[in-house]
Amino acid sequence: MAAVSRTYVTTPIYYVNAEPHLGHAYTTIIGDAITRWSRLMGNDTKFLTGTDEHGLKIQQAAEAEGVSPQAFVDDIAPKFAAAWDRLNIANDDFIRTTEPRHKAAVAELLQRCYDAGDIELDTFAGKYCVACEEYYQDDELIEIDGVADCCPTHRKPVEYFEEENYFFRLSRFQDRLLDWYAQHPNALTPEHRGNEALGLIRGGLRDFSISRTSLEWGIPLPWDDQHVTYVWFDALTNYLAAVGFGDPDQDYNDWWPATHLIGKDILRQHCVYWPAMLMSAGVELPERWAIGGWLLSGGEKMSKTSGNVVNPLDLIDEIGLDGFRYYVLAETAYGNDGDFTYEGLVGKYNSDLANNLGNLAARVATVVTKKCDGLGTAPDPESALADAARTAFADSASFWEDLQPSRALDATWGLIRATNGYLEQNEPWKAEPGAGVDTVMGDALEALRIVAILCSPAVPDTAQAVWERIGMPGLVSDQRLPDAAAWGQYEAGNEVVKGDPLFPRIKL
RNA sequence: GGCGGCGUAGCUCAGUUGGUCAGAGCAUCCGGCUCAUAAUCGGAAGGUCGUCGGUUCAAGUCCGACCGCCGCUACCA
Repeated sequence: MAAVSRTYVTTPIYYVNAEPHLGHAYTTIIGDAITRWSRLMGNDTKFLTGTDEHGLKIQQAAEAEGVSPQAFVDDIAPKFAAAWDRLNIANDDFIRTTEPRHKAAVAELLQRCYDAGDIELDTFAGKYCVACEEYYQDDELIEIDGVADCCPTHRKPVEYFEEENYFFRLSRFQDRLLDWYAQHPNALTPEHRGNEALGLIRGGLRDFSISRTSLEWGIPLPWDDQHVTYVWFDALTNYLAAVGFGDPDQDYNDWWPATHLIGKDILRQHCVYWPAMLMSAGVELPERWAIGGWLLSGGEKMSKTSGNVVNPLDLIDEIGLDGFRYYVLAETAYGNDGDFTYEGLVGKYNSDLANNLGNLAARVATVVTKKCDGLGTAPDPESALADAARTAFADSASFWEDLQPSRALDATWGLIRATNGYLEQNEPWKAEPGAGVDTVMGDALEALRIVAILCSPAVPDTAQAVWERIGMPGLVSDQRLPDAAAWGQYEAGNEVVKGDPLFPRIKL
């Protein structure tokens, strides 16, 4: 094992039948912040996101617009990439399921499972809603205006389909999955979500079909080109494809296994289907699954019909990129549902960013300007703040490691609060310039230096701005923890500038 | 129906294996300060930890019942 550890983090790939929305942004920002922290800790880190581009809905949407499916997805996929760009997402790769590398990986995984005897031909019959791309049980269907067997979602009659499908024999994996999870008790986080996954497995597993003959827009099975692979063998495999699975010239184990960030809605597929597929194929299982909740809007799930859809890019215009990122990361305990409200966004922004971080930077710069000739001064190695800094780093690190950004940031903000209190105690603005003031301000500058590092995964632009205003050279993102968080590194003589408020207060 | 989760100060939530566990942040009130973005600092107030029982010397913390929310229930990010 190398001294440096490798971290490979993935988001779900997003289905391109809609443009990026807040839910996509939520998961992606969390992944970004987690991987930024990992890089700060000196790990080799790869962060992957991408788009899911196959399936009947895409095929139909393309037909409706009179374009080829490829042209359709080529139009939408870049919108996701562009959105992540705007959100300052530092993904190392962006995978599309229509790429050759992905198709190769899917073929490889399918073939392995087929060779293992876990994929078999069978007949599937049922009532099928084309819009949902899904079969329904009789008791799930509803009657509308006297018309029986209507899809409960789309409120249109379903069709009776019967087709030959290949099935993945998921039912064979129940014990193996339970054993594996028993041996890897920390693989599923947070715990209560993990329990749901285990409950699903204990409840019994049914084989699921993995192919369609009726579908054209997808990846053909390597041993039977009459069939196109369907949904999960296609989508999930992206995580392997992006690290070279299926490419003889690459070793996917250079990065594999992954930490998967997922939403609670796709827990079954990721925590039950996916590990079983990997077991069958002889691929190591993921290292970890982090299961997030929904980011609701005004207490309800976002939907077009509710009119409560929030466009993340609009919010950036109003409250700034880092204001938005901070809110998403700090307001909600990961794993639980969060509730997005404009009032909450502004409240968090004003209290944490404007009043605490922004104002601290401003008051420090002003006092340094007035009392220290605008040049930074050295901290006291034995400063009372040193302890707060140690605690802030240790707690932040622990919470980032636990994939709890909201708590990590609260721990970081503890140092900001401590610094404000420290200034209040010492009142350097009342004292004559001299050694006493210099030391107090050196302590505050040192605290700001550490805060800039610790908050950089969440608010990278702001962190860099603070870094520069206190006269630190280079990029804050090039700092490496834990060394960079050790107290006493701020050097006297740096030019300190005040600048405009980092976060102007916003009136509700 | 089945499985799972939740219910702790006005709000968002912390509270490992039961014994300073009744907490933090925000909001509110009072006071201080004026370097700072009417920011900041200190203090106060605020909860019978959903309800009712039980186990125990001791229970938000374990057990049972109940009430109220919510998720999943099979192949839709």
